[in-house]
Amino acid sequence: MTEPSLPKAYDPVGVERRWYAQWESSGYFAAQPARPAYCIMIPPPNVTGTLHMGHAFQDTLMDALIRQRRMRGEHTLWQTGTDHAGIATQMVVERQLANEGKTRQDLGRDAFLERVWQWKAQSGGTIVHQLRRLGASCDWTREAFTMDAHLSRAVREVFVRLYGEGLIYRGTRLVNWDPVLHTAVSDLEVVSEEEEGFLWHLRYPLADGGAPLIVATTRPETLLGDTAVAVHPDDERYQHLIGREVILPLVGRHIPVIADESVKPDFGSGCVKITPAHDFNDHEVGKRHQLPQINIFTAHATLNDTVPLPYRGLDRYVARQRIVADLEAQGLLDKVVPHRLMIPRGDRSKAVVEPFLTDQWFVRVAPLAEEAIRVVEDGRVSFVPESWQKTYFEWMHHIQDWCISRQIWWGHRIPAWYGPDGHIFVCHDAETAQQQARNHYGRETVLTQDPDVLDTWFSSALWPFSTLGWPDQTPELTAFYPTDVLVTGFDILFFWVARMIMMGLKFTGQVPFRTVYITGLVRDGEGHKMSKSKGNVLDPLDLIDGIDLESLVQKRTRDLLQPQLAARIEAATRKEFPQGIPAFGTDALRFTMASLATQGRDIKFDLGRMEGYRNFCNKLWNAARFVLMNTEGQACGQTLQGLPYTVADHWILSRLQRTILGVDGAFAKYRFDEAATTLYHFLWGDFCDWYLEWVKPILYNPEGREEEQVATRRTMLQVLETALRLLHPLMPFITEELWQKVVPWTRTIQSEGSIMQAPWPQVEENLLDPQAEERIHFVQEVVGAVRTMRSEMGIPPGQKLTLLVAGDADFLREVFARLQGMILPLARLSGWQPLLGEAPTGCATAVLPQVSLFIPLQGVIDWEAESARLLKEITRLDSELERVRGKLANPAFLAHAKADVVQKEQQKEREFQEKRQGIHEAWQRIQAIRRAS
RNA sequence: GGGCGGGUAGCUCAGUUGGGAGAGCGUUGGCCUUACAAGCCGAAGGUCGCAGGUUCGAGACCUGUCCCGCCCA
Repeated sequence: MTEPSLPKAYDPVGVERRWYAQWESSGYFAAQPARPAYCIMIPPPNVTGTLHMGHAFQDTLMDALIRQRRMRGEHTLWQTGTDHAGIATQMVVERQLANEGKTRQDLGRDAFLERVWQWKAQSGGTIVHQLRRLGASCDWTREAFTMDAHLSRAVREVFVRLYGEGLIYRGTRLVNWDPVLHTAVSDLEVVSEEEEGFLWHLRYPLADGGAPLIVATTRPETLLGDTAVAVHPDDERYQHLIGREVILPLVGRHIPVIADESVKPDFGSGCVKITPAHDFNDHEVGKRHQLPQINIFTAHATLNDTVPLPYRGLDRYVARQRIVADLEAQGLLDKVVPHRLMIPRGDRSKAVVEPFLTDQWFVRVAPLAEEAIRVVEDGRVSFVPESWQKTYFEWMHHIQDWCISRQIWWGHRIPAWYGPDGHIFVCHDAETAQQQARNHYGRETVLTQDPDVLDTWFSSALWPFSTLGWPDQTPELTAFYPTDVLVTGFDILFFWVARMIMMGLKFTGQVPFRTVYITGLVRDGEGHKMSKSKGNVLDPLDLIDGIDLESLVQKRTRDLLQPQLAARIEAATRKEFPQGIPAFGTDALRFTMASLATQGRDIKFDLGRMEGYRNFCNKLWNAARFVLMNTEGQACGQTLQGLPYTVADHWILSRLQRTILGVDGAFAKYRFDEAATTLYHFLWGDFCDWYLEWVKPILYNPEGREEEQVATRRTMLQVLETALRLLHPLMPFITEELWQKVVPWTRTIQSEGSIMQAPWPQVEENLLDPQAEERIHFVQEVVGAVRTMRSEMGIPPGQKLTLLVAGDADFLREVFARLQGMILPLARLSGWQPLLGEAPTGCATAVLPQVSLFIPLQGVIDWEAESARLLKEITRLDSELERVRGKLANPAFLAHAKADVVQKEQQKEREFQEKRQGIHEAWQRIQAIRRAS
């Protein structure tokens, strides 16, 4: 044994920074557009955002896939980049301005955009830096931003083409209006939740006299825009009213009572007011009955000049109070009933969204959806887990036109210009628009460009091909498109995945990706969604580098939108992390992410689990340390043939092959948890707990044969080196560090460069060795039985014992004797003897399928304890036997079950029976001792 | 109201075509055994939500039912 060349414990910090810089500068991440190709598109994060646990999770899986494929010799491209996140980014900058007492209008469009670009330049580096810390091997030379020139060109190209085909149109329609952000948002950006409200029952007087009609509403303020009152056509209570008129209270307008199927007779009074300009249902009703639409709001959701003077300029909620009070004063308020209702809020501003009539741009999506449905039906795009198909179909079959215009400034400006008469020119640039205007009007005409920008998701939908250079047919587009797999969360299935499929098919004629791997959400340990306002977010980098309690508290309570939450967040944080968070390192985080990546469910992030995998890193480190201590500078048989390998060598090599098979299979199925546990059990369970223990007697034996030691060294190195490669996609850093040290002593593969570029391990079928596995299984059983007896009998581990072994004489001579070198040290036995005659008295006993084991314990043993232990075992065996015999006694079982199953049961019965008998005899012997004493 | 996912050891979760209930953490007993105390060797702990059904046989398949979560209307 030589001086260890590695420190005693794994310290990730230095290792990670050093290797990442080296990988990147060596150009290992850079893609070559050649086949076989493998490509993953990163879901572009918000350019000014920061990395959260969801990113860390998904990026780990993507990187694992990319690294594995790269090692398999495929030309990989992990396309990286960021998203301009229109509304979110603009909101942040507007908030900064607000702190300076300014608005974006104060600055003007150009200066404001300049300011946003500044903010992007300033904060845009954070998330890509964090991505590097995760070890992400994406091609940074190709980093893209959705507002880059070539991506913007793709956006305009798509807009122009879709407009040309009539798939993009401009129209006055009821849209979701965010009165705080002053922009339309798509229906996906509206989140409706149940909130407490009221149902107001109002009296609408009939124009021709008689008892007033009771109308129930959740929004009395919209009364000012009512153009009808509706009842269900079959509602007997109101038959006589249909076709008559009521007088709209406070306004005095006469409006009709109509009958419409959509009215629910059992809701409220069964009679509802119809406000076509401010409610989506009412809008439809209005269209069916040709009702006028009266828009009563401004863009700020205050009342406009169409309403009676006293209400003009009032905020919608102030107006609500005033109107209810005025109605009550006039005796027109029947009653007010508490009522839970769905309130739609903007997902960014959290403001209550107002249905609002405006001019907007829309994509007619239904024609695009058809093919997008078909490709999933016929498997050209598959979902993992498959069940997401259903959700996808459900949405695609009921797809609505997509409102793509946003009344903000940060984003892709809509490439449409208007003439003085409102004529629209849609083209790539202002110059072309002018040209078209000349042709159209026959003279120079002043055009104005549409002030709006496109929904951010419009450019994201093009990401898989715009980043590859489309509309040009670049080598990258040829090689990498369609891409292979998209890894993303279910929360953007509609926002992004569906739209990419539609746009990809429309503009490239091919699917954008073949597989969509849908991940769950990363939640906190209690299963709550992580959010800043809950104060339960974990920064992946804090798990990697560690963070002290005070910094963590500060981080979690800084910049809160609701500062009053700070105290509670601080208390909870101090309770959950009294010592702060220790540094776990990137590899431990990645391995944890992989092991939690089970299918079809959200992830509760468990810090304890991560600690376990940090320990695993250390275990691996020390195993390598041990191997190096016993190989560095010594003969390791790199080039020798015919070395005398032991059963243990054959066994570990065989186990290694099964591990390769297991990991390959797991990757193919996207079962990262399975890949992780397979490697964990192989390295910790097989390699460290057993194999490395078996090499010690060989390596440390001063009289051992040199060739045997060489064979052992070679096997140790070969297995470790291969396992490091297998583990590399999940744990890139520690495997690189160790591999660099280990690989010079092996000759199995080329030892230059980086483990990143080393070949992916291949299964060698001829190394599968069922006989060695069977032998080792036997050894493990014997060792286990002795250890259990020792422990349960309270025999000190240091006390050397002699084992008596009863069994077939040939077996003992041919098998047991040859395996003794592996059994004795691990069971801490000083020796063993075959037992040919009667079983001795005064022994602890264990019965295995092929042998019975006796440990003479005269004077040491607690007979009561041993008696109880045996009795317990007998009881267990009896119940097993009862079940097995029940089966075998059942004619139906024998008739129907497959032959091998019956055989297995019969063998079980034999084994249980033999074991029971052996233990029962041992128990009887003890009873004799107890009687004698 | 419709759809989806989940309910397995104290906790977090595996359990591949139906054929002797598993892992990690935690608990617990014993060990400073010359790679690792971030370690080593043992042990305990489960009517697999509930009720039916199919089957020789169900944690797995079918029906119903109760909880929990998410999505859509």
